[in-house]
Amino acid sequence: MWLTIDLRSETAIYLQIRDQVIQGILLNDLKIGESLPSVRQLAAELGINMHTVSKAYNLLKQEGFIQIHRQKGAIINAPNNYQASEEYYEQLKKAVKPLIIESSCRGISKGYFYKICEQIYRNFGLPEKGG
Amino acid sequence: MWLTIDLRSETAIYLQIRDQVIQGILLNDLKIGESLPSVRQLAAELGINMHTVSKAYNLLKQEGFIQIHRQKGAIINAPNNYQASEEYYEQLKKAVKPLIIESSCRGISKGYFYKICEQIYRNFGLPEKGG
DNA sequence: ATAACTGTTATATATTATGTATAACAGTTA
DNA sequence: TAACTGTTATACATAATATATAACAGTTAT
Repeated sequence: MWLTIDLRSETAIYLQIRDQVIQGILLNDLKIGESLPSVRQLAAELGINMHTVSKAYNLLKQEGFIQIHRQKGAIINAPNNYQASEEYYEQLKKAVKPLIIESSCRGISKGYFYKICEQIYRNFGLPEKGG
Repeated sequence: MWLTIDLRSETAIYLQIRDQVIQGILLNDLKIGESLPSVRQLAAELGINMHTVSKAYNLLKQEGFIQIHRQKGAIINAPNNYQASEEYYEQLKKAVKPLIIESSCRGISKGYFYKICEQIYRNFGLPEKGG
């Protein structure tokens, strides 16, 4: 199973699922049109409740990453359905800002912060140009 | 008052206070040895409960940013008390990673992500070199 | 000494988020 | 018809957050 959860994590289970599906899309482990396991099946495999999985799927649907059909299940959307919007830019900025502020306060320079980001990007082989 | 809170924000009030104190330290609005308002005073000014402020102060104390004395109040610590540790590096990485993954998935390139970071750094005039 | 502060501790309550447990419904497919 | 699907509903438990009072033990200034 490509999806794993940590019950002791501070991150809510449904958010762990969401994050890993997004990571799966990014790494092309989940391709456009591909189906996710059914809520009952994934819940059984992870040993958690059906509604927790359903909550994750509905969040992914709301964010444009997947579509949910009665019988076809949860299907990965094409990128144009979740392209970054102005709203997302602002959200991203608001999320990054406190991290930059605290790390700077703790003596981490901009250069070193970028080094940390580089390490993350390197782990995934993400695109360099454009934007 | 340099400190403001948003009651409708998804971020807990005590975390908003914490973040703004750290920002104040970074911008030198709060200097080493300077005192924060007493928990009762700040609570009254912000129109919130005393314990919420106390929770923020105790978190800041635990993280090394301030010291708390009975009568002298909450005093800003010297930077060596909150210098980035190995533990913090890992914590920072774990916080940045999902943001990079999702933004990449949404089509934001590494270069553009750095542009967003640059905007944040520019707003604060933070150090460029070292690390 | 008294009064006015301080941080701390304790207790109680309310709301929200999270997660689980069952059950039933409506639609699709084999 | 049987087995699956997502959805909806209800109920319950726990934890985090925030408030409301109250009291305690120190310090400081009058």
